[in-house]
Amino acid sequence: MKYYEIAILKSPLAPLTYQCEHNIQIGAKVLVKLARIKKLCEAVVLKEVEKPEFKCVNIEEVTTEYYTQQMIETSKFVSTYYVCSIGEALSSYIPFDKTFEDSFEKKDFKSDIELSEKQKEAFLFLEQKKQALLFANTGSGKTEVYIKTIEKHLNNQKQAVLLMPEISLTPQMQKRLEKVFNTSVAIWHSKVTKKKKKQITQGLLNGEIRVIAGARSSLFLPFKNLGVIVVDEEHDESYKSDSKPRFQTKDLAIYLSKKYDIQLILGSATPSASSFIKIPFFRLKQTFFETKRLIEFDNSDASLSNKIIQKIQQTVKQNKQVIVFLPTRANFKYQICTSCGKSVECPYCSVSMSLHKNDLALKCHYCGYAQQIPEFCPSCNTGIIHNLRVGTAQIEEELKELFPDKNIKRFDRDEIKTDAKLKAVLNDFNNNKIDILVGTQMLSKGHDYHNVKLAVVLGIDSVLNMNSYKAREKALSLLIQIAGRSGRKGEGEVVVQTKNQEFFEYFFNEADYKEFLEEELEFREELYPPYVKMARVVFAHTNGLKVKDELDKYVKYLKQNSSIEVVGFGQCSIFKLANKYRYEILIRSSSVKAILGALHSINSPMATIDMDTNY
DNA sequence: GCGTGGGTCTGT
DNA sequence: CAGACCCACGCG
Repeated sequence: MKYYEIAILKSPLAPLTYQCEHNIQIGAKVLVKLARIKKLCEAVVLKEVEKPEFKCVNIEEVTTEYYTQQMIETSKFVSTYYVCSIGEALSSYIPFDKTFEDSFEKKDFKSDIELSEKQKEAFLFLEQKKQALLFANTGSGKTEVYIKTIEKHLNNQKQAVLLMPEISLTPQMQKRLEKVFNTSVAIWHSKVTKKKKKQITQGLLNGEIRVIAGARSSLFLPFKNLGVIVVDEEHDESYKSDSKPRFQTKDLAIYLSKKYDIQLILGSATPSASSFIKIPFFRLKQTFFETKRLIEFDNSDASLSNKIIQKIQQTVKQNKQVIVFLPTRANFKYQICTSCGKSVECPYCSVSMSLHKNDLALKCHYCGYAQQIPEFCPSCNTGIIHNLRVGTAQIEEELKELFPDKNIKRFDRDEIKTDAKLKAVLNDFNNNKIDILVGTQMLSKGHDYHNVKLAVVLGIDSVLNMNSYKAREKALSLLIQIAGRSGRKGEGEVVVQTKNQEFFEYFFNEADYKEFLEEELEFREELYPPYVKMARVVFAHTNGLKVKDELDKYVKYLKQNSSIEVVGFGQCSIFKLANKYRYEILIRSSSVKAILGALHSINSPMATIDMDTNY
């Protein structure tokens, strides 16, 4: 009889020992019974062990799928660094499958892209450094550099992965890549259908597919021979996973690159402070088209001030396009009572609900709870609930009244629910069938708009005022990203509604983003990442008293640990979420070992641990 | 994570 | 005293 330690997929359990009469390959995916669980569990064989003292259960079945040593090692790293079980870490992977593997046929790739002198310089720099940051202004042609690098690796019979922060970016990138790599490229993200996923996995295994472009989950595909990882728009926060395992894609890519000799390129016009300091960068500033960008400021309170309306008026009159940006939905109060000024809060989450006029409902954007719009305000019973501050729907409505003969469209998660819808709206916009596009972050993310002459930025102060050490970085990079959407060809104008003109103006017009990063890094020295490690522990429970007790207990406990520092603790900014009360503790340390030691010693069913937190 | 079994609270 | 609810426990 053989004995094996196995990790149960998706389970927080530590590895368990099972037995089997015959030999099993390390890494094989097997099926096992687990007490009290009706169906068989998927698990991965980690190592063979001696016969233990306790009685073991048989492994029920050995599948044809398997995880490589590299996958297992990486999962062990993820489980230690991001504090989860090995089974949870391994669950990110799509395993190899013996039944579909094939030896790769040699393929040659020849694009007709010619790099400029500066791009060639960048290409060589990146090649030489192994891990490097391409700090490239919008329109400076970083995609060509990516493509050339990928092409080189493919011609060495290697595979390549190009990561992008959002699904919304994939269609246009897909087009560009398909032009060069034809059927050898595939798009991968969580919304790809099951069937398609199977096809792509098989294509990777039999060598038909050599390039994957997609979301962060692409890093966990069964690559036999990965030559390069490109992380596009590396500053984007969606590279941090927000469910277990809570890994940071960039850091994982750096780990893989160093450990397995894979080239890594991080690319952005507004790189994150941490990548900027960690990794050698190449500054690519040139633009292909002369772009003049005029920036103006507006310190009004009104959602659409006269100045802004005038600007829009001028632009649409010339049949040029406008984008209007609003920060994430959650940052704004949406509905308020005309009489008492109170808003209606979600009964399960302590956030105001938003008014969805189309379906006559109030909805919670956090838990999805919806109710009918009450006839009178539930607080004072006299007033009527009205939209006060800006949401994309309200701005859209206001604009429709102001410009009745113009075509105005919304561009946010409520409106763009499918890939097809996204493609359709972008297509319409680029074919001039839409005059004004109103949207959230989605607008800022790298789409090519050809005819936009004016970008209106509302509510950026709510980003700057967030209580996060990254607030300045977030606000400024967001503004630059949005501004970059205006005037891709020819002149562009930007109007920013802010009461912090000095800050934005200095770095936007006078200084380079590089100068901002240098200043910002100086401010963070000894206090914040990347100089120290920070982690956030959230305690959540339906019973508010119990969770408060748990918080107090852990604050006391962590404060005893002299190798870490408790930065702060208290209610989460969304105190009640999905019917659970939430408290948080922020800790920091200059020692990774110390902070991980503290995190691993937390043993509470109410706690979730977020290493290298964005908050 | 998940189901269990045991403890406690509630209401007639 | 049944039924609802909560929680700690342990899984090989």
